[in-house]
Amino acid sequence: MAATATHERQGEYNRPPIPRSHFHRCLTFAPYYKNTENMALPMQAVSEWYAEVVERAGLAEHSPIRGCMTIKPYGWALWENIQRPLDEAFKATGHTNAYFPLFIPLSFLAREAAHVEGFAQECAVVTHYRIKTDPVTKSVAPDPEAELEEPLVVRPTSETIIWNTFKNWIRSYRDLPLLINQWANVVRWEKRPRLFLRTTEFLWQEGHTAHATAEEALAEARRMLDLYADFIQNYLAIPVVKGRKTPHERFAGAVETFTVETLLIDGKALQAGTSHFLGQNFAKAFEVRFLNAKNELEYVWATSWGVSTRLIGAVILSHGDEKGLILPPRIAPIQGVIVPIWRNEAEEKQVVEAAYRLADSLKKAGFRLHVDADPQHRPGWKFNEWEMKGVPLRLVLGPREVAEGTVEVAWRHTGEKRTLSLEAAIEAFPKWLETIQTELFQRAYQRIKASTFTVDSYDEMRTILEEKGGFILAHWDGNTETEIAIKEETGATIRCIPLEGSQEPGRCIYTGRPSVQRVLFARAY
RNA sequence: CGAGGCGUAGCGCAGCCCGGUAGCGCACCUGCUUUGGGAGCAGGGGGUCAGCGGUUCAAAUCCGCUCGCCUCGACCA
Repeated sequence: MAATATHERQGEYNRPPIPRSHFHRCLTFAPYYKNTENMALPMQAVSEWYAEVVERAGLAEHSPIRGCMTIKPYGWALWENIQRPLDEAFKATGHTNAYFPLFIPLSFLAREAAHVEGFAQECAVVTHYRIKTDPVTKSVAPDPEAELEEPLVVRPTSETIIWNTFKNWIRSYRDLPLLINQWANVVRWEKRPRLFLRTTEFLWQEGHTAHATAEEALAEARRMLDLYADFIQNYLAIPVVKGRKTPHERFAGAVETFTVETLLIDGKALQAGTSHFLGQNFAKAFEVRFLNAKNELEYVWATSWGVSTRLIGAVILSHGDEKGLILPPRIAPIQGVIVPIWRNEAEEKQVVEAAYRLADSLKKAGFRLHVDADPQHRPGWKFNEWEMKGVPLRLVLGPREVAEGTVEVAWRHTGEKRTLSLEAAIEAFPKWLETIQTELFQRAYQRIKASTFTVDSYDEMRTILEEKGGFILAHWDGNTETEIAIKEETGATIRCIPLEGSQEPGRCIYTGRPSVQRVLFARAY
């Protein structure tokens, strides 16, 4: 239907489809309604759309604590479906899981100069270990007599506590490589939080590895970058650009930061994952040395890498439309929802039974099905609800279908509806999911391709950024001052120096000085 | 941290200008009819009007302060 056509029209990546179906009362999707002129959407419109989708699809809600979200059951199920294949992939590549403390002594954080400087602005600090009720005012407050000797930082990331531990785990080259991952929550006191995309507390995995040589550590960082790119593209159906960060954008304490960047439907870029080659910075800060085969003491080489609940934000802002969420089948908590329709008790019994039979046969084949036989809501309500929640396929069974031995199938991402025999539907179901997965990726790929601009003049770059956003491939002279100047004037940052694609030299778009290759600019989250 | 906006029922809002019994829609409860794209009718429950202080016979409404939230910037996975 219209959604597909609009989505696939090139050059309109930043214009989510205008409404064709009208919503009632509480369901507004303000941005789409405001967009009746089909003008480029203001960022704010997408902002409101995003907040509404997250809430109405039941993914998460704001908690009483500023910047911290409550992840609701449906959102958590989505996160589990992201975690599971990632965890399996880490294990398949030789990593093992462990868990390190939430609290980091202030002195640990201070050991690596660049690291502490990078995180200083956003650390939550625990200073007391007891609270006390004032006998007079009855107000409860930290007990001034129970102040910690050394404040504890709530981990913004775990390099320091982990390297302090690795020191005890590593003696010789035979202990290497050490390949550890942990699933954890971290806290970064963000100025401007947004559900999933930037929350004060967020969930992630952080891999930390130790190696005998620089080459091996670098290869590990690259290997995990590739793993992230494969996962995000194959499971989340989100195309990414792999690249290196500039020194200015590099992780605090890293020698080299690799990144996977994507472009969202509002034309803004998002860093979807990072992988760092840490050199010997943390080994030196925490005195982690090993004896090599020649009985010489050497500092170990390190990597760290992570992806977070931000990926859920990326999914929402890569595939969603005016009806709400669209989830890629591989991570969808519900891959197919079965809606039975009836007019009387006899029919109810018949269609609900048929619905569960259909669900069971698909569940046996390993798929995630849900039967919505809730008598509280009518079919129309359910259709809208499950579309909002992004379920890839809807299977409708009414008296008609049961009598004919058929089922009506509706595709969430295209709006297409077809009625076919039950047997044919059961047989084709797996193939449909694969097709949807592929089409979502292709659709996103076309969108990003259509909004990636190769630009040779600064004016042109500014115009594109103002009018539509998107990725801009342009030459840069490699200087941080140039990078900062461009950011201040346009709001765009260098998202990465792409690892793949053309390497042809040129002249810096800003200074005219020589450039080795084009870099990727964008306004970003 | 800067700039805007908003705090009234679970949610969305009106009432405030011009002080005088706290309202509407959705949701919720009961009953009946309904069920193929967000059902209808009837009845019902639910409020320290964000908090504190001031003015007044009387404050959701006027004045002051505080707190919280959202959006937009600077900062960041």
